[in-house]
Amino acid sequence: MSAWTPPPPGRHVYEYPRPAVAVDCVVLGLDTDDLKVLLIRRGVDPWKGAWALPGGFVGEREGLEAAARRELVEETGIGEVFLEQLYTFGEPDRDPRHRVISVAYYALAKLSDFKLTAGTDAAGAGWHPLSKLPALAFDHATIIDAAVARLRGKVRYAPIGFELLPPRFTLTQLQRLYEIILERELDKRNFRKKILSLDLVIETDEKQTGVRHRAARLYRFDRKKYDRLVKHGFEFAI
Amino acid sequence: MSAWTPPPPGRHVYEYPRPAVAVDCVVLGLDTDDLKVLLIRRGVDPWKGAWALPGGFVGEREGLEAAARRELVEETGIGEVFLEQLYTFGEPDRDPRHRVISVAYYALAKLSDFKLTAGTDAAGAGWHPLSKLPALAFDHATIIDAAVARLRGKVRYAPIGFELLPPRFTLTQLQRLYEIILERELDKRNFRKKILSLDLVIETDEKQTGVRHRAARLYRFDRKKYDRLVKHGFEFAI
DNA sequence: CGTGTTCGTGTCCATCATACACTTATGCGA
DNA sequence: TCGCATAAGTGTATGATGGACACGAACACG
Repeated sequence: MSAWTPPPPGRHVYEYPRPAVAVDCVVLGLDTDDLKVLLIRRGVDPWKGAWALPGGFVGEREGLEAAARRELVEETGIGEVFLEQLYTFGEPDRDPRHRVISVAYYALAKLSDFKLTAGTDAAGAGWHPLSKLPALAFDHATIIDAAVARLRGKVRYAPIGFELLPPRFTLTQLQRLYEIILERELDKRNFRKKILSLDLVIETDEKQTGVRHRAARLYRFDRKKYDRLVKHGFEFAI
Repeated sequence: MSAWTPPPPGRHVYEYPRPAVAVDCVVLGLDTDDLKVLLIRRGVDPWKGAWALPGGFVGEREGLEAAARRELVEETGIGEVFLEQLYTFGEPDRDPRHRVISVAYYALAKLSDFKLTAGTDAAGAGWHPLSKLPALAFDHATIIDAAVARLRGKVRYAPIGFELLPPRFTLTQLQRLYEIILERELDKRNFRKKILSLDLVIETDEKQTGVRHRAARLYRFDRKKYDRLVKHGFEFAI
């Protein structure tokens, strides 16, 4: 720890053993009526061929969140998403070969922006409904559970749900989103009353097109107002 | 972990560079009318002589929480406390000499159980009020801020506050605790109504002694009931 | 122009949150 | 022992919020 000298080229030598440090990303996306998670097929051992979370090792001089974003782009093409640290998993035996500590992140992505068809895309990335996940590598099932639990908890007092919707959305879409995340039905009139009273969505003068019923009005999220309120310690609950 | 001996220098060679992984603990305790945090004086460089959070490097085959508990006992004598993972700090430059990723934990301890007098105890551990912290090593001030924010958020929907009180407490002590954590005054009657309606505290038939005013009834936290409710997905709010 | 489908809207009631003040119990000292 | 100082313990009234509930309006399509 104290007297550090540069290692010989291509080798890194330490006085004490060090675990490897990785990041893993749970990317959640909203489909018509369920939440999906983005998985990739592992191309290398261990767990070669199994489905796993996108992720990888942290670079020598790279921040943790930076590493998570880099891996997301490299493995799935997804950039510019809401990303937040979730939990760090470090049980000694979570990787069968050597000690790996994984800092997990969770991300919320608009499915529409990233239409991967399962199995066809880059190295086999695909969206999988949470209700029927395939067998997963390592402890990745646990990590997904933790991410969903966090989302469910957080969505009730912070408007992060908007990250899962397109920039313009109908109130019915927003309600559906909450119903899917919270796993219960909500009353339409009460929901609209509540959401509009929070004053965080702005009515646009656009409407849905191409639907064979009365077109719904489109709204957008007022992020500036939200940021201002948060800065002043304001609290919500949905 | 117990019979661990340092390997000969230079034994640990890796193909890729690896950051060191540490744990740091923010131990919060309740004093008469403020929250305090437990700090130790660093005996080694970097930041030798500065105040810092108790913590240290994770053992080769040691879980993260296990490492946090071990360091707490070693550096402060505190065992058997509420301990929960907080956040992982990994900016490349948070340690001036080499890359260290730190998994932060926060703990809640009853001050009465651990009466350290500042500066006298093992290697100089001491309780410091949050309102006037000394200069701290590394990014430890940031870590403390995160822990306090987490406590403030969590105390509103989970009864973790009880961890800061002795096994038998008066409702006024409990109210004071909430006032200190939430930084606002609460109405006595409303607070009691609320707490008693949650049905998580049990009236004992003991009373305060040695006070020069009407003795208050002592209560205890019903942990069994709480655990049962949590298991069934019950929710609180205080 | 009729039919199918979703949009958009208001009221009533129960529950909960908040504001607010006096009597009771105890220890201590005069 | 009596009074004083101090904190304990208790109820009600009012406003705010949450939840149940049903129907006419708009639009596409055949």
